Amino acid sequence: MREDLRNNEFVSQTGRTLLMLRELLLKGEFRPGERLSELALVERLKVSRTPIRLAFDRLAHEGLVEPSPSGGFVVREFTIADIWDAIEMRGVLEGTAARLAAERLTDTAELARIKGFQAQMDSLVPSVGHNTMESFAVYMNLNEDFHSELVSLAKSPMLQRTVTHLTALPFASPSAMVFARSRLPGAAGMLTIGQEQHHSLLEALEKRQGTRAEALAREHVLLSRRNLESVLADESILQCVPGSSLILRASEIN
Amino acid sequence: MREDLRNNEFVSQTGRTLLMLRELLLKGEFRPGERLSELALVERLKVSRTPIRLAFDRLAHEGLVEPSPSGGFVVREFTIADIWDAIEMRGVLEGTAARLAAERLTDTAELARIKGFQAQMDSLVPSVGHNTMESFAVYMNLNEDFHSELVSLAKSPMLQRTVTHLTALPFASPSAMVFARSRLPGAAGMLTIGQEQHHSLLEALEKRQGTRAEALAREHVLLSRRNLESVLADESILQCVPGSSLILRASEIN
DNA sequence: AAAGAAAGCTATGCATGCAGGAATGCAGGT
DNA sequence: ACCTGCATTCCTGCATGCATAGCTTTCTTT
Repeated sequence: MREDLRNNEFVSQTGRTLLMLRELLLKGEFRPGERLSELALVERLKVSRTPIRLAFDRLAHEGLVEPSPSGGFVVREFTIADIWDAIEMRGVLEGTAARLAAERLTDTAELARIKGFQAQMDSLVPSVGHNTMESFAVYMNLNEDFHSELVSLAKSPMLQRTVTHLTALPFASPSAMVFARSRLPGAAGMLTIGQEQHHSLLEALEKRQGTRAEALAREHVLLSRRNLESVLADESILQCVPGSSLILRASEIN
Repeated sequence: MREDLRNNEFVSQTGRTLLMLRELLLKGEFRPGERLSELALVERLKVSRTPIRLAFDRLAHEGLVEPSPSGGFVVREFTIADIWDAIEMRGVLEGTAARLAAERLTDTAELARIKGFQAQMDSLVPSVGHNTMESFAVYMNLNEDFHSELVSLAKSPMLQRTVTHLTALPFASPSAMVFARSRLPGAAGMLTIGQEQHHSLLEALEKRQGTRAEALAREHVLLSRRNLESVLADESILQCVPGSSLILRASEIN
């Protein structure tokens, strides 16, 4: 559950507008650098300018759009380097989360939830190759839950805030690359490796091995890096990562 | 220079409102948990409700206020634990910044700026005990510049974003505790230690010793922790840290 | 023909009107 | 005397009007 949904933001005009705009941006309805016209969105989204303005402001904080010097907002443009950067940051933050979670664990019963997510993923991995779509979506959600719970276990509100802020960028999310990679051969193997790392991480947490947990979490994000490398090698697959239309591909640099 | 001033936000109504509201909040004009009335601020700040609403939204992202379930915004309340947490996070992030800065340094000439800040601080430290106020303010600004430049040297936009986001909380800033501590005995010694650590850090950067640089930066924030401990021991001094009125003191916990 | 200037237009930023809802206060009942 | 229910009042969220600033287009001048 995203932080944005903390209140009943899905009923308010502003909340719905925010969700709709995010979806449009990630679907690639707008070109990077394009100026977002409020009036055009008024008739498209059937809401007044005020909630649109509010939603723009929040999207700017999320980093999907940025204020234009001449007023208004333009669609943000990302580079491959930005994605690498975001993944590296996620490694640092999740590593810290893992270390803190291990250090601050008072009762191993606190690991029940995260172990539950892991168990469900374990039972899902064998079949994930067959009925691709449905079970894969379930797997990705569980993966998100697993990583989210890891951060919660760190018991650090600031870290929580920071991670939420970082993963607001679509391709910085833990399973952003997993999906795209699933279209490539060897995906099943990657999943197996990921599960193995999850298990090691859980063991480290249970034994309160903070340093090992941090190292394992850092190593775990390298899977995302390898996935990114694979995805970059086949540009047709890049279209599968959310918000891909906002990414300035290397071939387009001048 | 704060990220918030990226545009001409200090001329626009919203920008001025944001600055004024932040100042009021940090000065302790509102009680934690208090509901912020838009109408009351309209006559107080002489601006319409629209920019006030916008400013509220940004303050909510900064973390100084939070949306109320029943609508509107309330002043956020912080605990001592939150400050410890923020300082610990800053340690992790600045440590990462130091490591990346060392690893990604291509030319030692890039260190000119940060060395300049350090040189100015060095020349200031001896006199900082005498003409307390003026030179101390200058010192704090230089300290902020030093830490900001360190983050820039990491060449990681995401890290930059993350640190900016974290240090939006007033007491999470590098020199938040330095000022309060300056009222206590032994302040000069702390400054000397800090400068020594800065020098070691610069040496590590110059020699591209990433791991050492990370360790030094992490050790450096422990100065903030020690300052916080000292400040907490003398509650009358706590009033000197910015935003202190938003901090739920331990004695007030039921 | 090209460049610059002026005029018109469009979109943003801000102010304010309006309606729905929450909080408060008062009154009545137990 | 306290609790509860109702009414009133205030406030928020949203829509929209208005003025200013920027952009475009066209006309004029060199």
